[in-house]
Amino acid sequence: MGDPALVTHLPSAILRQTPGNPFETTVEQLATAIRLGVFFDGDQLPPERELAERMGVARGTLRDAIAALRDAGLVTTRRGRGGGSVVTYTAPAPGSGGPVRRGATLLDALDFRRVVEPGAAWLAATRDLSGDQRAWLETCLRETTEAVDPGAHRLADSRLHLAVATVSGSPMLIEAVTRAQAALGELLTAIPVLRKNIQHSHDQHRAVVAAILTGAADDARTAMEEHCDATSALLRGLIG
Amino acid sequence: MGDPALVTHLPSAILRQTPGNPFETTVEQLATAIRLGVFFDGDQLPPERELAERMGVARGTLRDAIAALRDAGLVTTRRGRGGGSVVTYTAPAPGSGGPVRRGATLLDALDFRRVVEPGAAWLAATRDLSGDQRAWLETCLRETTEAVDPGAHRLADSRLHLAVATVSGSPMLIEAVTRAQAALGELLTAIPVLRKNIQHSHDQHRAVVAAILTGAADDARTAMEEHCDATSALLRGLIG
DNA sequence: CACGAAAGGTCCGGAAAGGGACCTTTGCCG
DNA sequence: CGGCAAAGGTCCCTTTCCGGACCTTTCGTG
Repeated sequence: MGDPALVTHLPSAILRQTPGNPFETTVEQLATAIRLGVFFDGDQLPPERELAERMGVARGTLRDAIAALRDAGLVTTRRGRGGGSVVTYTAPAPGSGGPVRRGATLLDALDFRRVVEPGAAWLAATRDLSGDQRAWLETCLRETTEAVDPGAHRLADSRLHLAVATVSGSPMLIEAVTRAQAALGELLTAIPVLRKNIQHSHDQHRAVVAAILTGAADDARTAMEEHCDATSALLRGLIG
Repeated sequence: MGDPALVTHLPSAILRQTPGNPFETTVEQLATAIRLGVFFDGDQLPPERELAERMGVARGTLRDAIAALRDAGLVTTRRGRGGGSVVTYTAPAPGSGGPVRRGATLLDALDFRRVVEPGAAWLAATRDLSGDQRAWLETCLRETTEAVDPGAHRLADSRLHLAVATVSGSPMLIEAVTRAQAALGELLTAIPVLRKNIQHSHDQHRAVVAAILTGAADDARTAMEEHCDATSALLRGLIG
């Protein structure tokens, strides 16, 4: 890509930037989780102590991060027993927000997604899924069809994709899919939602889930590839 | 997987641990780069100031990391003009070291690798590669066939895989492949090297590179999948 | 031979993060 | 109504990290 002159040696390609400081990383991660629908609106975050431990960060740092989310209006916090931070976020209507920046990064994310999401679908289909997992996939699928307003639809869509990755059972793949979605997050909120697109998207989702549930790994992958290609074409149009 | 009871909801699956402190991350990254053959034996690391900037870390932290590598015998450092840290590492003979731990993590890495490496090969084949890149791939391929001692062979193998990922042009994929290789690193040094296995591996490498160079994306992916499956079968035997 | 440049080596002060103890609020339940 | 437990809120101390300035070694070159 447009990177520093099409590298032909490894070191410059491999040595990656150590991720930003814990505070920013934590804010980013929580905000992403919320914007991706991992936490529903009205849902409650885990207690600070527990969340801090799970994220491998000191409670003070986590608290600062939550404070930032509060300032951004993503959560509200109540104290006392049964208290905590509840998510107050409804996805914005698509089309708002200016044109999109950081072209190279986004193209990268599209390529990456087109590899890992079909891979996750394939792997999920090879697994022997539990009843809970099968039901979960179907629930997520149904919710994408039931969501009416565009913002809610996008959240349900994200959740479905993450659910597929989750039932693949590979933590590394889960993380990869999460990162791809997070990198595209901006763009996805900007995607124009046309009746026809959504219908098409639904059909592809159904095909993916059906293939996973019947263990048709190659079909699952192919279906997900088509799905990624379809949205990719839409999104590339927005970049320019 | 043996994970905490087959998750059927997102939060516990998504919220990932913030990676360790900068120091440990830096040590790990450099050590991995060396063990994966990103830096050759006798090769010189970039100057501290430059390396620190590229890795997004303060020079003090980088220096501590290099000191750790020095203690581990991976590099030696000379001062003065033209000085710096040179890599002093020859890959250990396979079969040394005890049996392998952390089964779940390794199985995860195998699954992940089987997704991202073929994906990288596929993407690389869709690119319009420069002459340099084509030559680079062929060089890496040739070096895997020329390496005689097993350790050197493994380094050349890693380099070839990373080179494929690099010419895919997707930074996120490069990182993913690097992580997969790093997670498997331990195992790969333990792989028993049989004449027949190596020959088979060479054939597959050749097929992958040939497909990439001719732009046969699906062939490249299939060939890489077969390659991953073959090594995966070998490695699973070591885990038990 | 002297100078200068390119490296590593050292030091310091401020900011961030970690870790833990303790306080305060709130709701539930006996 | 009183106590208990589960949450968030505050504080303090230590360690690590950052960032920059400066020193020392070494080599090339005029």
